[in-house]
Amino acid sequence: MSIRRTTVKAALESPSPCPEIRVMGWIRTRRDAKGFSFLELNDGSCLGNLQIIIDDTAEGADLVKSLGVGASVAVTGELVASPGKGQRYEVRAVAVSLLGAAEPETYPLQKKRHSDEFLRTIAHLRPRTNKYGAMLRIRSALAHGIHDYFAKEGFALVHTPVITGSDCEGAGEMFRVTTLGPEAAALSAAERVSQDFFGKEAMLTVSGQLSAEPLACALGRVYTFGPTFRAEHSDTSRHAAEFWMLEPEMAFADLEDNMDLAESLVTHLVRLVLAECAEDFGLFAKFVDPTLPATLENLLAQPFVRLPYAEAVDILTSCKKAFQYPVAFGSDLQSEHERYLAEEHFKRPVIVYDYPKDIKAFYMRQNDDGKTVGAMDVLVPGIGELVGGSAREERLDRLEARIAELGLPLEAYWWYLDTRRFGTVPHAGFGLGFERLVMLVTGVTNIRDVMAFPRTWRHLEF
RNA sequence: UCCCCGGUAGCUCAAUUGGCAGAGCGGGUGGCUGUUAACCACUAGGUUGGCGGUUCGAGUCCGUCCCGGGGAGCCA
Repeated sequence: MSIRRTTVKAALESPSPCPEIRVMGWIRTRRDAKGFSFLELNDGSCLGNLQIIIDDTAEGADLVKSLGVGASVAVTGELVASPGKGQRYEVRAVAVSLLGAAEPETYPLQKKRHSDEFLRTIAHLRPRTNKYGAMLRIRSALAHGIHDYFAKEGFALVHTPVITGSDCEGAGEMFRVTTLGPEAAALSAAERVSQDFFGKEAMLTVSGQLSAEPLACALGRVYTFGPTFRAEHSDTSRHAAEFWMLEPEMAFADLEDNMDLAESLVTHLVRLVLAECAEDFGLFAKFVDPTLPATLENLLAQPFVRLPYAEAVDILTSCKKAFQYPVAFGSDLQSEHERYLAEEHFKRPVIVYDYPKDIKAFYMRQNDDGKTVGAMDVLVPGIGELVGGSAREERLDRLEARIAELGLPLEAYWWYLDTRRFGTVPHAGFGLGFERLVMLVTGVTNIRDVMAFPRTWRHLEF
């Protein structure tokens, strides 16, 4: 009796009409006529809706007139070529049944465009909108694309810990992980640690890199792709407290290999979205950022600029642009400087490399000039830093010296240093902020709008 | 955390130098039409973010707090 459910996507892509079909979804809009009604049904399988025509004689037709936007229904009927304009197929309903009503007076989503700010207050319902559905499908395609890419390139997927006992990941403020309750407040710090779950301080990871390195120095090429946590009080459109980061790590590789990988990966993923998410991408190109197709085509049209930090400083000091912050060798590039390079000077992605050692992490490979390290950042117009990575210092004496120089506790890095002590190899890797990638390909300018349920400074709802 | 902008109907916004708080969309009711952001008519809907102050009179001016947005720092 019951027929298997067909998705809206499958129905719209059907090679031919079908005498019997069953679809389920949410009503996007209803239009009544004398003697019959039209429903636009969406089930999230694709951006498009399936038009349902319900004659007043159909089973369940009496309830249709009471259905509002947002209600969920099951429809059985015939998939036929549509005589109307705007769609190839429609479903001529034989029977309609209500799965769940949505009271029109209180259902927050309307048939019109809502502001992103409003939709953030109803994050549990916004995936039912065209824009957020499209964003989430593109996000999913990108995640799958990442795994496909690395599988083809011979990288092993490794799962690095989310809980870390090392506070030496060195990439920002960390969240503390504890099983102790408020009653522990009376204890001394040492007592708290000894009574806590691990018997030592535990944190949420800010980077899988230190775990990925030993794995790369065993499997050759690895990558991790998972959640990352930063407890910084960053309140910007580009930062979240919990975000996803992709971190490939390659043994027997140098900085140039690293840049090659980053560029190849980013261009591959942009092509993937253009080729495989055309309908969803079209929404962003039409309603979010009309310049998006040109921006991405431009990104693909020529190789990324590769620019030593010293030359970047030269460009910035000799240009006529008045910056709020001064530019000088030895100071880090400010947002305004990065934006100038990628958005105004070169107008395409720029890989800045060989940064001064004093503004970069201890593990980056020291260059022969004694001043710089083999670091690289991929700067993208509109986004800023999309990728940050480096060649890793594989020489034990150099690495130990740098750790000591920075006053870091050498003993805490014993296992990390072992990878240099025993069979060390040149290796390199980077971190790519996944949400920033989604922003790049959708033109969405706020990180809160490329995550289903964003966690940011002072915001933990849903 | 700092700087700037904002908060008016369910949503998006208007309201002149301080002088009767409005529109579109959405909702409800009725009509019309193989419709498609449907259309037409009628209708309901407000503690102008909270508290305090100035004034004959405050959406409008002042103080303060809350919330939202943009930018900065930090970073992916």
